[in-house]
Formats: sequence, structure tokens, C-alpha cells
Amino acid sequence: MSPENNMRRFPQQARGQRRVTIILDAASEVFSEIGYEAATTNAIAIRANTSIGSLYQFFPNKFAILDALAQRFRAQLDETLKLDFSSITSVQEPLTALIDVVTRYYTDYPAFRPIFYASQSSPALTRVADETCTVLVERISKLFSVTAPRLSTPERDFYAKIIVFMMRSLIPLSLSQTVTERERIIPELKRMMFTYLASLDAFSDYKFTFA
Amino acid sequence: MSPENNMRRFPQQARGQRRVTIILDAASEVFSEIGYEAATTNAIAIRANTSIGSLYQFFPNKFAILDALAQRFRAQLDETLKLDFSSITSVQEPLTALIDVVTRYYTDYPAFRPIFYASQSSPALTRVADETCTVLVERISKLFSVTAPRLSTPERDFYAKIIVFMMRSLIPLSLSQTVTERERIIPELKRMMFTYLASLDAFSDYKFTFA
Amino acid sequence: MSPENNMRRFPQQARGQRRVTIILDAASEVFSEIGYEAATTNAIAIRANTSIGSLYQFFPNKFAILDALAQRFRAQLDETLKLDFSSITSVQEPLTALIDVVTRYYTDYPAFRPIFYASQSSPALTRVADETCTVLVERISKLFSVTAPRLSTPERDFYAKIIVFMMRSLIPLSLSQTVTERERIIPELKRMMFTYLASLDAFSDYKFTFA
Amino acid sequence: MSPENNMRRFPQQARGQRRVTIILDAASEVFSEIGYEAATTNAIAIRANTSIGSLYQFFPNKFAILDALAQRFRAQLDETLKLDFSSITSVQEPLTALIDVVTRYYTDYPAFRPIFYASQSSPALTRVADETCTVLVERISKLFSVTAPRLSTPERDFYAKIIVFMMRSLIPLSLSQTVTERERIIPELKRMMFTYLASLDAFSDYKFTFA
DNA sequence: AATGAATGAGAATTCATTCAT
DNA sequence: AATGAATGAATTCTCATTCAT
Repeated sequence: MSPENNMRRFPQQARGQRRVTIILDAASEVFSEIGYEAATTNAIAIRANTSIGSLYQFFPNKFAILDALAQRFRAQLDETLKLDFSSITSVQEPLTALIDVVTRYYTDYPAFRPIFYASQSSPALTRVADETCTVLVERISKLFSVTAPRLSTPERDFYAKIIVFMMRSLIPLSLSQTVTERERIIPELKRMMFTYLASLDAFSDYKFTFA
Repeated sequence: MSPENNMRRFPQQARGQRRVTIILDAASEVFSEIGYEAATTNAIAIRANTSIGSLYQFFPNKFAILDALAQRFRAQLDETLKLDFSSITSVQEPLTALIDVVTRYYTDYPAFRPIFYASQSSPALTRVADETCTVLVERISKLFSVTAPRLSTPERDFYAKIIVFMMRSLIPLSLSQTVTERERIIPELKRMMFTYLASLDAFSDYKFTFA
Repeated sequence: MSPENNMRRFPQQARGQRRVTIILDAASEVFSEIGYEAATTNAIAIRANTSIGSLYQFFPNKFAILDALAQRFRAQLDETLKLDFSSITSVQEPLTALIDVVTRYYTDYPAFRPIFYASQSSPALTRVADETCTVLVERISKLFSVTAPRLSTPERDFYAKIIVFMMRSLIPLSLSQTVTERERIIPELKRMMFTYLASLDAFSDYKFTFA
Repeated sequence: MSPENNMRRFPQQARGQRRVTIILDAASEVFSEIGYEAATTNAIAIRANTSIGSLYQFFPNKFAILDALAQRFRAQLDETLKLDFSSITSVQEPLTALIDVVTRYYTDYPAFRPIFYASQSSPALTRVADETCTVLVERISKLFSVTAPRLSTPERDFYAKIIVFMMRSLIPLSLSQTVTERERIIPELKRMMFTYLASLDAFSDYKFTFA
């Protein structure tokens, strides 16, 4: 993990690093179970089998924990989504993969939801969510730069943002439905995305195929 | 106002009714400014120029205020969205109008956001948001029953839900963007919706027109 | 009912008198169910099918309600316990009757307990309980003046007090036991009382008979 | 102190143990002065020269404090009342001692009253009082098993309960009287108890001596 | 008289954060 | 570094009592 900025002290010893990881894991659990607001720093410390004093040794306040968690997610996502742009020939395939990755994130790391689908309640929380979005927007924008060269840079960013907005919202909503419904919604999300892109001039050369 | 169930007692005197309205207005302001979690019942009472005791005379707890506010929104929405189904010939037109209405709601009543786009934080909040969705889902499902008779009832509900999910997600997100961007996103939302519907067999008879 | 002193206004009209009676009945129920401290004046008003405003029209504060209830009990007890002292030949018989009356009071009017077996918490409550005791102490003392003329007046009062103490405590405690146990305790209470009196010089002339 | 169950967390450090003791002492004072209901947790904290937060660190609510206090009393009583049953030859002597101990408890620890002579107001308070009784009932029942072997076990428990009822009732009442009267009542309580026991078949072998 | 709305001090309890050991 | 005790402002909610209608 790269030196987190919002941390009180970057842990010098391996023991400290481990402690930080454990606290973030615990926070991840607690946040996903009861949400950021309802989570207490004491509950996180207990879940991490540590003391509240130790927690505050590494994190100056509650928000810093969420922030560090978000950074960890972003770094992970970044790693997972590395694409070899030289060999790309399709928009549909990498976007499909992207949706699947994000869906898996929501499923596998439930704390991803309160971070990525932030409650919009406080400016700080919104910032965290937006920063997480940015990782994806940049990736998709870059994908467009290869696959839809006719789009200007602002246009690329704009459509990338639209795509990310859709994912950000529809995936977690789909997950709150019954399992059977959920499995029908994700394909529809993909279809919606591709019919939309297909309707744009910039993608008129592409052939999109829908299930 | 119809008899709210989550109220401690239904105001019997005109004075009480007025007070309830004022409290809900105040809550609406406070919720929209700092979010549901951060809002305190005292802040709401102060904003309503009343005593905390009066607030609790009518509402048993903070959540009941949000709930009553949501009911008020739902009743208003319901009223605003009355359609004359006998004269309907188009899907596109009423759906466009719907999006515009909901967009205006988000703009004019900022408290609509924490209600319709709930933070998923607590089950109770999620329930409120879902119930508010239901009003719209039913309306759209009924619209489909007239305009897309080939769809089965569950299918109608399913696609209506998808549409509402999109609105629920993209409108508030669009509003958090700069004004110029916001004005570009709403048309894209409509386009996305109609390209999507146009891709469905059930709507193959329809001609959708995009800007 | 004689003019209650702790009452804000003595009800002039029959309607008002009825209202007072109903409120006291309601208070009796509520006190017995949840105790004096936990009872709220609003709860009493609701139970009495009246408004809190009306309640305060007759009673200046919560304590006044308990006090009036106690006075009502005392008046009733006084009425019930009228003895024809000219024809008395036995201590045992009237005392047995007294125990039975008090036991029936505890059973029939559950609010009698929080009044007679007061929580000793506040001086005011203690005073109410003591005043209720006094009614009984005086009666028994008078009984002793006829049946145990050898006792001095202070001695009469002293032993009467002891007897009343026993009743005051043991009867309600017995009532909190299972029904079968309760039916065994009351006879023991009587036996205890009579073996005790029999042990006193002043009653050496008497023959007490025990079950 | 043995691990109190009703405690939020058992104090791990010596400092915490001391704090718990201080809080219980303060509560003891406050309860005895104004009663359990009127006592506030803040008043207890202030009396203990601590912060309200520290109080709640160890006790989840007001009742838990009373409960812990009761447990402390019970443990103390249990310790004080250890009898060497092998050397017992008399009922009268240990029972007299018991009354004296309990009387001293009431005098020395005024908070013993709201615990042992509960106001019967809430089920929880009643439970605490009953549990405290049980300690004494068991002791006396055991005494009877040695001194009145003719009694069956249920009979032993029954008469022990009667005795404890008497103490529970008459001692605190005696203490609310003037000092001179109080000093006359306690001997009468003993006499009453022994005349009563003497009247039972099971104790017919015994010679009881009364002042 | 009756109703019920209005009041606000005060109660219990929480929880982020700091501090002593 | 680690532990967990200490802090107290802040929050929700209650309830006896008064007041307007």
C-alpha cells in the first residue's frame, strides 16, 4: 500500500502495517453491515480485535478510515482493470468485462457500496465517491480514445461519465433485488449501454451485438 | 393530508394541522441541506419556529418525519402524474414528461433527493425510497399496458422498474454536476431510455425519435 | 365525596363530579399497572377518556391525584370498618375480619397497593401511606380500648401500629406469590398476629384459637 | 468483586475497578437520599466525581447500577451470614443475630432499603428485591434443616419465607419511626417471630425465651 | 368547561476523541 | 506501541404543566 495521506503516521513496522490492514478489513465489514454513519469507531476497533487507542494511532478520525478504504479499493480496481490498449479492437468486450468486474466488487466487497454509491450526505463522502468514479471514467475515456477516435476529449469524458453513472447506480440497485431479478437486470444494463452507444454517431462504425 | 400512520397523533385542530405542515417544511429544508443522518430533531424544531415538544407531539421519532415527508411527496407526485390513459397514443411523450416532472422535483424540493435516492444506509430509509419508487413504477407499468400490450404483466413491471431505476440514479447524479453538464445529461438520459425501449421486441411497432 | 382539599376547584356540577370519579378510576388503573412514578398524567387522561386540560381543571398536579385517590380509599375503608363497639366481646373476630377486608382491598383495588404500601421514595408519598395507616391504627386502638382495658393509651397505639405494620407489609407481599402460596400465607399472618397478642400480658385473659 | 453480568464491560485495569466502586458508592448515597426513580445518572456521576461517559462505560443503564449494587449487598450479606452449622444448637440465637445484622444493614447502608424493600413499582425492581430475599431465605431454610428436622423441605422454605417477609417489612418500617419507638419495635419483631415459631408443631421441642 | 396544542427543562444515552498507564 | 479508561458535548425523547381556541 502506498503511503496513505490521511493517516496520522504511516506505520513503520510490519506489525503496524498488518494492524492497518486488519482495521480496514474490520471497517469494511462494519460499514457494509450498518453504513458509514451508524458505524462507530469503537465497533470497528472491537471487530479488528484491537483497542480504540490503537485505531486512533493510525487514523486521525473516522472519516480517514473510509478514505483509506476507498484508496485501497481504487488501487485494487486500478490494478484489476489494466488493459492492453494496443491490442484492443472492440468497445463492447472491455466494457462488458468492466461491468462484470464492478458487479463482482459490489458482491465480494460489500463495503464498496457505501463508498462508490455514496449517500451524498456530506461533501466529504461525496468527494470519496467521485474520486472512485474518476478511476473508472479515466479508464473508459481512454478506451474511447482508441475505439472512437472521432470523439473529442471532452466528449469522451462526457460519455464515459454517463456510462459510469449508470454502473454506479444500477448495479447496487440491482443487487438489492431478488437474486433472479438481479440476474436479469445486469444483462439489461449492458444492453442499455450498448444500444445507447450504438445510437451515437461516433460509434456508427461499430456493430454491437445484443443478447 | 390523509391520515398519516406513522404519526403519534393526528392533529385534530386546524392549528395542529398547520404546525405539522410547518414542521414538514422545516424538515424538508434541513434534510436537503445536511442530509437525514446529520439533521437533528432540534434543528428541525428551531427551523420550524416551534418547540421540540410540539414536534414530538406529532412525530414519535426522527424517522417518522422523513416518512411523513415521503408520503407527502408521493401524494403530490401521484396527483401530478395523473394521466388520461384513454387518449394515450405514445410512450415517448408521457415518459419524457415524467422525467421532466421528476427532474423538477429534484430541483424544486431538494429534500426529494434523500427520499428518492436513499443512502441505502438503513433498511428503513431504503424502504421509504422503494415505496416512493413504487408510485412511479405502477404509473409506468400502466402506461406500458396501454402502449405495449404484448408485454406480460411481470414484464411490464420489470421494464418499468428499469426505467425508474435509471431516473432514480441518473437525475440526482446529473444535478450534482455543473449546470451546463446537467443540461446535457438529461437529454442523454431520455435518449438512453428510448434507444433501450426501441431495442425491445415489444416496442418494435413504435417509432422513437431522438434529438 | 367530601370536598377534597387538594383539588383545584371542587366540581360544582354533577357532570364535574362524575368527571372526577372517572379520572380517579382511571388513575387507579394506571397506578396499579405501572406504578405512581411511571404513570403519566396524559396516560391517566386518555384512560379516563378525557383531555389533559380537563384533568388539570380538577387536579393541580400529579400528586393531587394520588392524594385524592387515597382519601377516597380511606373514606371507603372507614365506612367498611364501622364496628359496633358496644357489642364486642372478642379481639380475634374483628381483627380477622379486618385482615380479610384489607386483603380484599388489595385484591379488588390494585391501586391500593401503591398507596398503602408506598415506595417510601418521596416524603409526600410516605405521608399518604402513613395517613392511610392511621385510619386502621385508630380503629384497632379503639378495639383494644374495649378488649384490653389494661393497656395504656400509648401502649394501645403501639400494638395497633405493630399489627397494621404487619398487614401493610405481609398482605401485599403474599399477593405477589403464587395463588396457592398466597392462600397459605394469610392464615399464617393471622396466626402470627394472635400468637403475638396472646404472648402479651394485657391479653392474658383472652383465649385465642388457632387453626 | 466477581464479574458482574449486567455490566457493559468488566473493568480491566485497576483504575477502572476503582471507578466502578466509586460509582456504586455514589449511587448508594443518591438512591438512599432520593430513591431510585428520582435519582438521575448525572447526579450519580457528579456525586462520584466522574463524567457521565465513564459511568456509561461500565453500566449500560440506570437499572444496571442498582442491580450491581444489589449484587454487592448480596455478596456482603452472604459473607456476613456464614454460619457454622455443625455447632448450632439453637434457632433463636442465630435468628436474633440475623435480625440484628439486617437491621444494621438498613441503618448503615441506607441504599439497602430501596433494594431489599422494593417499591414493587417495576418488575425489574421487584426481581432485585426478591433475589436479595432469596439469599436470606436459603440461609434460614438451612438453619431449619438443622434445628427443625421434622419440617419437609417445602415447609422449611415456606416458614423461612414468612420470616424473611417479616424482616423485610417490619425493619424498614420501624426505621421510619422515631428512634425511641424504633428501639421498641425491633424486640417486638423478635418476640413475634419466636411466638410464631413456638406455635408450630415442628418447633414444639424448643424452648423459646422472650424478654 | 372542554379540548388538545404548546412549552421547555431535564432525563438517559451515545460516541468521537483524548489521555493516563 | 498498546490498552482501555475518561471526557463531555450533543442527541433523542419525555412529560408535567400552561395556554389558546
